[in-house]
Amino acid sequence: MSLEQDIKQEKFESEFHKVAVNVLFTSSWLYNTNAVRLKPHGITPEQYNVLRILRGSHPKPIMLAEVTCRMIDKSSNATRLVEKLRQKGLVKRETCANNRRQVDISITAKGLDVLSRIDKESESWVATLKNISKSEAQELNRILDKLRG
Amino acid sequence: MSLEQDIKQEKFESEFHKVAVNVLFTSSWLYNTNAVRLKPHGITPEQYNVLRILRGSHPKPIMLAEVTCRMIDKSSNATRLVEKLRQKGLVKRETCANNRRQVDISITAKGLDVLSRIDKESESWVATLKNISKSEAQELNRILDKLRG
DNA sequence: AACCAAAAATTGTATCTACAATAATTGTTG
DNA sequence: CAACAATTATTGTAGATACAATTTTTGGTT
Repeated sequence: MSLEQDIKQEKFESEFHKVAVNVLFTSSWLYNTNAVRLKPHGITPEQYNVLRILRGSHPKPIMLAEVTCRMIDKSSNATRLVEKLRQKGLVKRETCANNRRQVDISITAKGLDVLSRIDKESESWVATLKNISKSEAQELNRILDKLRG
Repeated sequence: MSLEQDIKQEKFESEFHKVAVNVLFTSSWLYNTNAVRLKPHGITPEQYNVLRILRGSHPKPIMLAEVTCRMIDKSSNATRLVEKLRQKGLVKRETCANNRRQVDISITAKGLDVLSRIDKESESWVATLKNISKSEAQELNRILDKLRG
């Protein structure tokens, strides 16, 4: 559906104003569908993001600051996110031996298990994005990268 | 900068997975720049969104439910957002005479004034989106609309 | 009229966020 | 080596969000 219908706005000041609203609106939609599919697994999109980052470097742990800088939303508080995941047994935290300021985070077997169960459902979630063709997806990625400059 | 660099991820499972992350990441970036420029005016992006909606229909008031369905982020609590704006004197709330379940919201002169001051700065904010051409902006809008199906 | 269902908004509450302040450890430099 | 600066993480706290439960009012049905 067109953005104009979705938020009932007839016209935008310019194509660029519309880009801003369109990116924000599409993101909100995407975030919500993601939150809904993750909910039965007991994690939020932000927590999922952290788990994905940790799986990416597994079995090598990552320090907290590095987790933050790889996150989609940098403004999330990694300390508290990681603590939530630790309470659920999905990650492990250890103060780094070499540099005791740092905290090394790694994903646990249980964490990997949760992710692999989510993986099985991921294709059907990604399928909801296949209203566009692969080449349109490439073009979208190219333009978004360029947009951020 | 490329998304891969921004979040330090070398590769994505597919172009569609990348679309999901790219839209979320770009939106987070956009939201934050918007929050920063609005802050000196004492309002948040969500509050700004509500004010824009009310200016769009001014001088005709809109009921609360209608505000919600025009918002970019539908999950915001319109009652509380409007109450914040009312406390600042930027909007007016009146229970509708015909149907006392409804609450009619309208923007005040002060609210219009705040928006007009923001308008003056808006071009320079929108200018940060002009790394892409107008035709790329159109293409981006087209693909995002199609993506949501 | 009495009752029930629907519409519209508000409220309760646990959780989360923003962001500044603090703490702990390490590195540097006079 | 003492003092200070920088790095890394945690905490405090006011405000915001998610979402379910509740309230108020209206419309419809018997």
